[in-house]
Amino acid sequence: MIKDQLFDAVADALSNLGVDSVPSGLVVERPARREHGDWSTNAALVSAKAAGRNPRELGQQLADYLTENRPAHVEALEIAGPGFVNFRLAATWLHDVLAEVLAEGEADYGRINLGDGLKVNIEFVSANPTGPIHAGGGRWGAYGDSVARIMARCGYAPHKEFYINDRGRQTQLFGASLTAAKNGESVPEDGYQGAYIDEWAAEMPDDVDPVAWGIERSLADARESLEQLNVVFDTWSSEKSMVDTGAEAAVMDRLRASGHVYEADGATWLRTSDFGDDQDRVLIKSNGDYTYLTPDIAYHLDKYNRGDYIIDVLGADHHGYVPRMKAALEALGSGGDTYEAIIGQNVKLMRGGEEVKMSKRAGNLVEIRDLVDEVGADVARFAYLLQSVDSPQTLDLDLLKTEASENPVFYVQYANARVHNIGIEADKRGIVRKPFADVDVSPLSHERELELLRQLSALGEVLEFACTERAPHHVSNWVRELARAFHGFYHDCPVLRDDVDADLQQARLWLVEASRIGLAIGLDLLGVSAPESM
RNA sequence: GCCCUCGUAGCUCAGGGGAUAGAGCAUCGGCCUCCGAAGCCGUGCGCGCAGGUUCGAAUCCUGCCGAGGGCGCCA
Repeated sequence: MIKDQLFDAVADALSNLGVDSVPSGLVVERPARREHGDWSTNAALVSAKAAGRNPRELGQQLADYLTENRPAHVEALEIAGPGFVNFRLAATWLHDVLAEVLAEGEADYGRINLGDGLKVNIEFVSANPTGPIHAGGGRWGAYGDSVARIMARCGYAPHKEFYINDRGRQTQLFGASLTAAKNGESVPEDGYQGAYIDEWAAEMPDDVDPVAWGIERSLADARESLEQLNVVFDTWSSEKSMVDTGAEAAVMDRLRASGHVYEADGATWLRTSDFGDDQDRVLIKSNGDYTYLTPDIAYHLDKYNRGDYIIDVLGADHHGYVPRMKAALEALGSGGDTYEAIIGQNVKLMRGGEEVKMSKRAGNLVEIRDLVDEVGADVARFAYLLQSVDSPQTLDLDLLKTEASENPVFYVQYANARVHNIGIEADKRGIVRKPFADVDVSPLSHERELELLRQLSALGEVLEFACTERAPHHVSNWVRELARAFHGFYHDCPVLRDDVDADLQQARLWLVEASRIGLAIGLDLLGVSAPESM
């Protein structure tokens, strides 16, 4: 990539100017403003102090040296501001980008190898199987799935899991609530209620275990509504089966052997405070039952059978859980730098200008299903992925619905539809795209064309950052920028019109194809469809 | 009280220690004999407050203020 070539050239120049080692903060980056050139380096600024030189003087020497020993495509160098060295490149560097996009295609363009095939187990959603998944849970579905897609394109081998808490007090309450509703009785204290309980109770046959049936009913609903959001899991793991197969008994033995287990108040405790937790945690209650923690430890060990690195995506309401899991894994000699918990902030739903407080037990749910029915999967998914998971998200259902047609996802999809329409229109007019090898792309010099290529050129950097930060919203932003660049190009640079020069037309046809590739890659990473017409 | 996260434009949000902080929506205006107007172009002094680190801070650190979440032998 051009960026690496420039970086190497800068590092080489520095050493020739007597700067001994490459300074740690040295970067080659895209300036925020176009007038500062195509690329820029802070080399003089980060070197000046250690070298005992004036940054602007050093910058000038750097610019002089690089003017003498000019890297490919570089037309001019300038020193600006406190000592930035700015590169102005010929359009040929962007013509190379076009060739690269077309050569690598939808399958490989922007693909980078960060993971080196590392198997990553990523668990997300894992909502309790005691009712439909609410629209807040959809955020984790869209997020976890897109992180997996991004990591896959960055050389990791992700494995998506949903953990089923099909055991314990909540499931018993859920079953009892179904039974009560079926019999027309009032639900138990702290039980579940709401429309879905009545509906499901009505479906429930007489001769079934209400807990087991209810869990299956709930899981079927979860599977279906997540699939509507284009989220599909590789593995659904059952807590109950973990207990039934004795995995947690085995883990208890290992924990005891680790020397961090003790008995107190009739319960069995893990001294998680040895590993940074603020208090110790109960593994076996005084009534003999396991807490949620114990089978979950067994589950995390089990996950290491399907991955060498574990990611848990958790809502902010579970962040307090992380230290005890880390502690437990460390007590067993696992975890450490192979365990990562991502804490996402919760979703607030607004309807009619008021917050919709969601609770399965109270039964006032806005389900994923409702959201998808109202606005469609693409709008919902893009809305979830438009912002950082670190920020609390407010989804105004009225706004999403009424402004659905102005939703950014349509802006991007419309660009894709225009791409395909150009293909259809070219066929009608008998315009044939020649093989790329026979096409001269040098006529591409319009600012709109160059801007489009600049956006395409950024995919690799965006992908790397989105992957290491586990932040799909950077991909959302990139694909929006790409769509913007395409719409601008489309507006100002006709492709098929009679008055377009034949050579320019061929070059533009290939630029359109490169745009298609970029849009397809971006939308796929977000799990959003790329319709050819709208 | 302690812990985690977040305070950026009227609203919803981007912003990776860099140069004059950006989008969408909303407002007001301009552009279709021309590949789809779901588009393009214009219209905006806003980083909660106070210190600190740095050549340089929306970004890192400390404190304060405000919002959300957590602090169970629930899951």
